[in-house]
Order: sequence, then C-alpha cells, then structure tokens
Amino acid sequence: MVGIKEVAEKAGVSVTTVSRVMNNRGYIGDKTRKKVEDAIKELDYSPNQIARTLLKNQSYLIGLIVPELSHPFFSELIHWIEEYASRKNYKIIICNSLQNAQKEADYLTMLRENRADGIIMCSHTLEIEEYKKINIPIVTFDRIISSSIPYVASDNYHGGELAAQHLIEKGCKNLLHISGPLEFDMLSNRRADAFQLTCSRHKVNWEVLEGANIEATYADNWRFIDENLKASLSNYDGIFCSNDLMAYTLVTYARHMDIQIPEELKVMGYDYHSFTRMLQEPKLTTIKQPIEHLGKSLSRTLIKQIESKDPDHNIQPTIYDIDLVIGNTT
Amino acid sequence: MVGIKEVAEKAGVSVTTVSRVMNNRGYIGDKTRKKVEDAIKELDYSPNQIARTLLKNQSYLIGLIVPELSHPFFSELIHWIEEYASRKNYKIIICNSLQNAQKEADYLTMLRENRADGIIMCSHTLEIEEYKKINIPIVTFDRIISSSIPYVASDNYHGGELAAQHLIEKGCKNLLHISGPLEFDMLSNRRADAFQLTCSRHKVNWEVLEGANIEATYADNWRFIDENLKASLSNYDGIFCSNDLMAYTLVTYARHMDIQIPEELKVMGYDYHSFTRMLQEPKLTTIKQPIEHLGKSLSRTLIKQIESKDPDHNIQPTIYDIDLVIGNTT
DNA sequence: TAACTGTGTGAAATCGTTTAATATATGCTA
DNA sequence: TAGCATATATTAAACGATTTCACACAGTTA
Repeated sequence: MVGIKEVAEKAGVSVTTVSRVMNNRGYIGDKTRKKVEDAIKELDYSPNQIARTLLKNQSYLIGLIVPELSHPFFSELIHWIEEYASRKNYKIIICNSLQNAQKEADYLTMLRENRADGIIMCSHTLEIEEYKKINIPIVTFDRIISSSIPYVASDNYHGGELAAQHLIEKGCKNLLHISGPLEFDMLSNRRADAFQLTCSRHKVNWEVLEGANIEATYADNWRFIDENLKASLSNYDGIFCSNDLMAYTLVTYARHMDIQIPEELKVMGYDYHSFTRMLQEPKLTTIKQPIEHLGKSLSRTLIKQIESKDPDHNIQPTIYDIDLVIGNTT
Repeated sequence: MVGIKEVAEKAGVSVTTVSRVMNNRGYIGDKTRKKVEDAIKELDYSPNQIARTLLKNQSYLIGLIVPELSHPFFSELIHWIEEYASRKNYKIIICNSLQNAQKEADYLTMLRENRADGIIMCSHTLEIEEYKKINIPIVTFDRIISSSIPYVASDNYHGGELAAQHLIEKGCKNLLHISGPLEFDMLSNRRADAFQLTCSRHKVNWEVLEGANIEATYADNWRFIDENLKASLSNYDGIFCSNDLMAYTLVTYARHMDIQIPEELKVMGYDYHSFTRMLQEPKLTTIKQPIEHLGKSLSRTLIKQIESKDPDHNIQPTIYDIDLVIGNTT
C-alpha cells in the first residue's frame, strides 16, 4: 500500500508538506496543495492510522466486554453503545466473554496490548483487583468496582420495589423472586434486596430463588422450573423474575400445569428488551430498563473520561430510573 | 506506559535481547532470560501491538459490517463469527450500517485506514464498484460481488422451494410471498425466485409482495400488513414470509381478523433464530438457516484468505443447506 | 538599511517494536 | 595455531506517520 513518501515523491514535495495538506495545518501554497491533492487521488492514498496511533498514543478504540452478545438485552445495549461511540469517531472491538473468567482476562490483556483508549465492562467474572490494575479508563455496567471507576446502571432497587409493590397491590400474599446469580456483587442484586424489604414492610410472605441466568435458553429455564418449582408452584400467587425470558418460560410452564395466569398466579419480568416488546401473547408485566439511555451513557461516560485531561474528573456514577410496564400477566 | 527500552535498561541488556525473550527467538542465556523476565514482571510491561502492527503490516483486525446488530439473526451470526475469529486470535470491530450507504462507506474508509486484515460484509447498500476498490480481503454474506470475492450463504433457492412445496402439500391453492426488498441483487432474492417457479410448476396461484425489512419492528410490520393486505388477506390460503418476525406479526394480525391459523390460512417464516426458538405460541413453521455454520464459515473463509500467500487461492463460495421446521402455523 | 512579519517548504527526530548484520567469547578439531 | 561451529548480545535500519526547528523569500515598518 502506498505511503506518504510515495505521495510526496509524486507531487515533488516533502512528506511534511503532504502531511500539512492532509491535516490542514500551517501555510500551504495553492499550487502546492493542488499538486499534493492530485497525487493523493491518483495514488489512491489512504493514510495509515496505525502509524498515527503509535505516534500520538491515541487509538480511538474502545473495548466492549459483554457476557453474551446475542442476548436481546445486550445486543440492544451494544446497538446504543456503538451508535454514540461511532458518532464520536470511536471504534468498538467486541469481546464476548461467555461468563468465562479466562476469556475475560485474555480480552483485557489484548485490549491493553492494543492500546485501547478505554473499556466498557458489562461482564463481571473477575476479582476487582484484576480490573484495577489494567490502568486504562474503564466504565462498568451494573457493578461497582472502585470509587475511581465510574459505573452506569438503572435503578435496580427501585425496580425491585416497584415489582413487589405492584404484585402486592394486585392482592398477592405469597411472593417468590427468581433472581440472577447473587455470587458476584452486582447492582442487579439490589432487585432482590428491594423485593425482600418491600414484602417485609407489607407483611407479605416471600422467598428468593437463584436461577435466572443470562445464557439460559427456554429449555434451560424450563428445566430449572421443573426441578425447583414443580411441587411448590401452587404455593405462590405472585412471582417476580429477574429477566423477561425466565418470566416468559414461567408463564408457559404454569399454563401447561393448568394454572391460570393472572388469576391464580401473577408473573412479572424485568428488562423489556426487543423480545418482550415483540411478544404479543402474553404481554408480560415487566420492569422496563432504559436500554438506549444506558448504552449511550456508557459510551458518553467513557469518552468523557478518555478525553478529560484531569483523570479524576467526572467519575460520577449515572443511574437511570426504570418504568413499570403493565401487561396481562398480573 | 513503559516500553521495551525501559525493560532493557532495567535488565541491563539491549532491546533486541528483550525482544528475543518475548518471542522465543535466537539464543538466550538462562541468566539473561531470568533478568529480562524479572524486569518485565517488575515493570508490568505490556508489549505495544500497535508498533508490531506497523512493522509487520498485520493487524489481526477484522471489520464486520452488519445492517443491524441487534436483530436476532445478526446478533446470533455475530456470536459465531466472533467465536471462530477469537479462537484464531483475530479481533472484531463491529460496524452497524443501519442500511445507510454513507455510514457503510465511512466504515469502509475507516477499516482501510486502520489496516484491517479483512472485512466481513453482511450489509449491502453500496454499488459493487465501491467494494472492489478497497483492496482488502473481503468475504460477503448473501451477496455476490465479483468472482474474485468469496461469499457465504445458505441455500436460499432451496429454502424458497421447500417453503412453497410445504404449503402446496398442505393443500394451499392461492399463495403469497412477502419478500425482502428486491432492489439489491442479494442471494436471499432466490427465495422469491424459487417460490414463483415452484408455484408455477404445481399450477398454483401466486403473488409476491415486497415488504419484509430487517429493521422493521412489530408495529412496522403490522402497519405494512394493514396497509397492503387488509382487504386482500382472505384471498390467500398460504403466505410465505421472508423472515420470522413478519410471519409472527402476520399470524397475530390474521387472528385479530378472526382468521383461523392454520385452518383458513397457513403461514411460514424464514430464519429460525433465537426469537423464533424461544417463541412457544405460535410455533412457527419456518425455514431454518444454519446460523452457526454461516458465522463460523464467514470467519474461516476470510481468515484463510488473509493467511494464504496466494491471493487467488480458495475463493470458493460456501453454501449451506437449510431445513424445514414444522410448527403449528401450517 | 536593518529588523520584523507573514508565507511557504524541508530535514530530522520521534513513537515502540522486529530483524538483518555484526561482534565477541568459548570450546573443539585438524 | 589457525579454522570453525556454537552461543550470546548489540547496533542500526525499518515500518508510516507528525511535529519541531530551521531556513528562505517577499513585503512592510521604523
């Protein structure tokens, strides 16, 4: 591929002059500019950004690590992350961790070696120390890593509260929450906290069951329900699932067991991503995450951090409120 | 960030020696190796891949251009593209064209300037000439650009044929095909070709209506059906949609019009991606694309092309067969 | 006329690696 | 003792851009 040298040669000027024309810097005579532009066109010259990156130490590259990119929630989140980033001229390298700690660590190493300008972490399988030591601007989704690393999240506590309140208002007396895995200290765990507290406050029976995993298919969810709830399902009159896919599975499972939804059992989900919006029957009652805001905010927060001279400036967390979407399952 | 020079200084050797230790090249004494490794560890040295890329002219970067990354078909395709590529140590830059020609052209320029090793094109809004002149290894999905550019696709013709045959076998006499936009010469247009031919061969009435767009939401599809088929819907007893989302919308629309599915109208989709697999009611009859094979094959074909010395070697197209998945809408 | 200002251009250093060419020391063989 | 293979480490050029500094020339000002 032709470089700036060939262009300079063809135009009969120095490489400095070509660089000047390309970047509109310094004085350039009209005739010289013309000569250079002609040479660029004729040789179909394309400036080598790699060389620029090396010199300037700025790659305009953002690493995006997600637990599963084909999950409807994350694919939608990625959409908005990319939308904002591309408008600001940043590129996104997509890293699919599959919740595998080794893969996640490898991706971090790769991003560091390739001098990514920043990292958006939506997957959290490593210890906090691992993230702290990579020394690249980071913003996390749904997890607090340290006070110097900003995070973006929706108001999970409020989400859990709204869900419990809604079920209670609808008359439920025996509630169950099927939560995500609680082992890592993620902010989505606040849904379970709020759920418990709200139930207790209203003197309503409650239980929590861990089992709503991101990577689970319909069949996985079905199996989980069948193994853990087959016998006890009729004990509950309201179930709040930590994601819509589990809620959907539960609704069809319950119907299959001849339990009337919502009369005998009310079911709520969480997310309201493209799958749920598309779904017409049932229309799930769920908590809507502001995915567009979350995605854009992740990009915005990271880029602001990258471009601010003062590294400790603006590391405020951003928390978006959620909405209750009422369907016909409650 | 520390460079190889600082490491060399700390270890009391030359940069060449450090480079040798890193890459296991040439002779290195045990004591020297130890000194270097200690220095690397102590300084937390991370080799700069950008510099390597500049020198070797190999970025291990693949540009992936898709029309809409949050669409269930493409997000699943991306999953498998990434899966294969990451195993071969390639990185994926994700480019969401949104079917916008300007955005697509900008992405191509960006990938060229960043010296991507190759490009996977799943979005096709530009003229063929534009793709030919970028001079980077390309593989396309679902479109033939030139005889020197390999493509991967599923057997769209067979898909259209199977769909028509199935509806005919089920007794349909008046068929409609809601196709994708036919303006660009994409291989998915073969579905419409095969549909027409198969109908004609079996002496069955048929029509084709363009309107199944990738970016369409449920509401968009509903509006399309309402505007174009409201009056004529009862004229048909079988409709083959070019994607599952349109088929799903159509099923709910028809039911809303009190048309019995499948008794009065049989509906088929195309894709069988995660949304359709998750969906329990209706269970769509559809044509299953082998998304995993398609994604891996896109990566494999591109990487083979990148790594082969002979640039004209192995530009065979790859075509995967499809399957009929029978649900309860036919 | 000397100093200054505005305009236009080029040589060379720099970013962080790899690698070909070269140097040096050691031990072995003829 | 020269010749040679082996082992180890270094020097310097290269990759393709940007940028600092230097310089040349023309016109203006004091």
